[in-house]
Amino acid sequence: MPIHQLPDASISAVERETGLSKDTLRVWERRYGFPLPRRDAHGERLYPQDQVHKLRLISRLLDRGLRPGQLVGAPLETLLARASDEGGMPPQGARSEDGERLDTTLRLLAAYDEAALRSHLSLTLQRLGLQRFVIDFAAPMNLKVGETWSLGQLSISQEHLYTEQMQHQLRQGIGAIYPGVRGPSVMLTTLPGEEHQLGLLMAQACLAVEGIRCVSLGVQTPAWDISEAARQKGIDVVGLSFSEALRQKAALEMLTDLRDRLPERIEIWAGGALWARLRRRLPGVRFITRLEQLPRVIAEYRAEHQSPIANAG
Amino acid sequence: MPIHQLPDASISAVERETGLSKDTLRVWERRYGFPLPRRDAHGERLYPQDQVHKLRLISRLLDRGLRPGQLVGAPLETLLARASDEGGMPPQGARSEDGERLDTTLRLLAAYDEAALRSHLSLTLQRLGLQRFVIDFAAPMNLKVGETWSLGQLSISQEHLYTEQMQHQLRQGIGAIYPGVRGPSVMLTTLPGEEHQLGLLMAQACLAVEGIRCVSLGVQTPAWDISEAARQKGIDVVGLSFSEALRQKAALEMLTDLRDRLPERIEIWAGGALWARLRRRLPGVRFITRLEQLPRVIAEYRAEHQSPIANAG
DNA sequence: AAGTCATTTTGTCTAGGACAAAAAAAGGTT
DNA sequence: AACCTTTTTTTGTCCTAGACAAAATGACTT
Repeated sequence: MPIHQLPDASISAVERETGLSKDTLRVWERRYGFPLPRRDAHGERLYPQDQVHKLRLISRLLDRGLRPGQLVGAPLETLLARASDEGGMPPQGARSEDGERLDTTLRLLAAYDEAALRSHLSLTLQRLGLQRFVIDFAAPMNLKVGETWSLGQLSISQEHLYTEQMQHQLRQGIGAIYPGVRGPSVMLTTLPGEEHQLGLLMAQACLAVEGIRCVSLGVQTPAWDISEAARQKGIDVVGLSFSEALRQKAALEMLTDLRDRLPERIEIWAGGALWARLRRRLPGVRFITRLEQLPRVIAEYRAEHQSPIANAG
Repeated sequence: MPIHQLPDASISAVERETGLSKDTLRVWERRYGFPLPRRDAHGERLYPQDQVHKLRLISRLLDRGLRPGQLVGAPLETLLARASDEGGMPPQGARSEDGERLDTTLRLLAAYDEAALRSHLSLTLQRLGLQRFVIDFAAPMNLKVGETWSLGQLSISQEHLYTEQMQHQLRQGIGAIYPGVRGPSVMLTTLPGEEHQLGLLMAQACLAVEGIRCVSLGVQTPAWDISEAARQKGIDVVGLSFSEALRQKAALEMLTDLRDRLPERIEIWAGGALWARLRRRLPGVRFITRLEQLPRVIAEYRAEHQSPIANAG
């Protein structure tokens, strides 16, 4: 696997790529002696790619609850050991049908075999149906691709290829469903900083199979705009998707902020694996850590809000 | 319209809500005397909501190309005047059928009428066919939406809604075409910094109707990854889409860089309105300023490269 | 019109110091 | 051993004020 010959990155580039703020990067350098970037002609930091890579690794470990003190100073081997510690969930011994599908996808991806990949995804979708395609295939597949990528065994372009193809299939699947008229009326988007479209599409698919045709605003809509749009459109539920790209703390702040802006009658459903380890609860926000839970949540909502037919906007 | 009783915001909250960086907020305060937040017990900035509101307004005006020097110091009335200033471009006199379609779309968008919008786009696609849908409808529509947005007459969420719906239609249209096997084999993506997906999809659609099923990598693929992928996959042409979001100079630099990395036999097609005013030529790069030119370019390529059937990967 | 050069404007970077919020450790009670 | 309270350590964010390059503007020339 060839090594990228990317140029050294500025501090703002590193902030973008790792999610660690400029202040944090500078204070780590002062306290722990890492990262220790070289400087350009004007004394500004330039981070070599290997340091950026290590920072990305550290950032991932932080999300798992480890603390900087033991990570930032440590040599790379220690980090990798920790990474595989909890991370490497051993592959199931029994080669289930599901597992094989994942492996096939990964193999086609590694070979850049776009035509076969498209066909494989399309056939899988037809065989499983949209709901099972999303829950049993797309969700674990995303995890696997992310994992493989972070191990450096998949290039950026391969990851892009995957996202693109999966997106295509999901949209095909969603588009094929005849619009339902059942409530609640849901508006779907992500908050600023969250760029991942796949999570959004997967949620949209799961809603679609429940007869809910939701309004999707795509990614990165500011809280103010979400609240304005939700009011004007007479929305019942604002659905937000979170990947692990966002830090939990930042995400919680934005959520609280949005909650304050929206009238009480509008619910917020916050989805994504990011919330799996969350203890604190937020009044008026429902956390959905797995897509499987969505049907139950919808059923509960419908039970609480008697009217069987929702306003169609 | 109820007024939010939100508490005064910290500097990081303001950064999130306005998109203006902490550094910018501090330096404006130093230079222009605005914003001038109160301080809490520890000397940290607390921005009252009216200042945040004004900042949001300023931020929007900046996106239209106005400059901070005249905005940040100015009183609220001046800002509001500027906001409505350019606002009213007189509507075209002649009402063509095409023009009406654009207006209808805009009207549905303004009303957040998602269901009607979806239906309108779908019907237009069926009526025009994919190629004319892209060239005669989607392209001018994009321009119009961008224009209307920059006049402040469309919110971010409405613009997102448009992008999302249009994307959906285009993908439906592309997916409905049976895969062709004619050359050249094209890989499609954008360079880092270019986030716009619609241009990419429009190009993909135009290629699809010529019997070319291309490999799309989605947006923001680094030059190194593009070149690696193109080689491994045995691609004939790398297609790149550029909106006006990127600076021409930066774009040219990245293009030159990519040209150097790719073997000569692989062509680069650079598409987008960004190149309309370009004088300089780049050897080995073909600039396509309008999608209408694409069929001709393809025909030329096929004529030059005799073999009528391309390698299908 | 279009290119070149000087000038102003504007955003981002730098340096350490400071401090609160969060987490961990220590101590005390049932 | 389990649980609450207090102290200590860790850690991220905020502060000031100076510096400077990239971008935009204006002046001048071809």
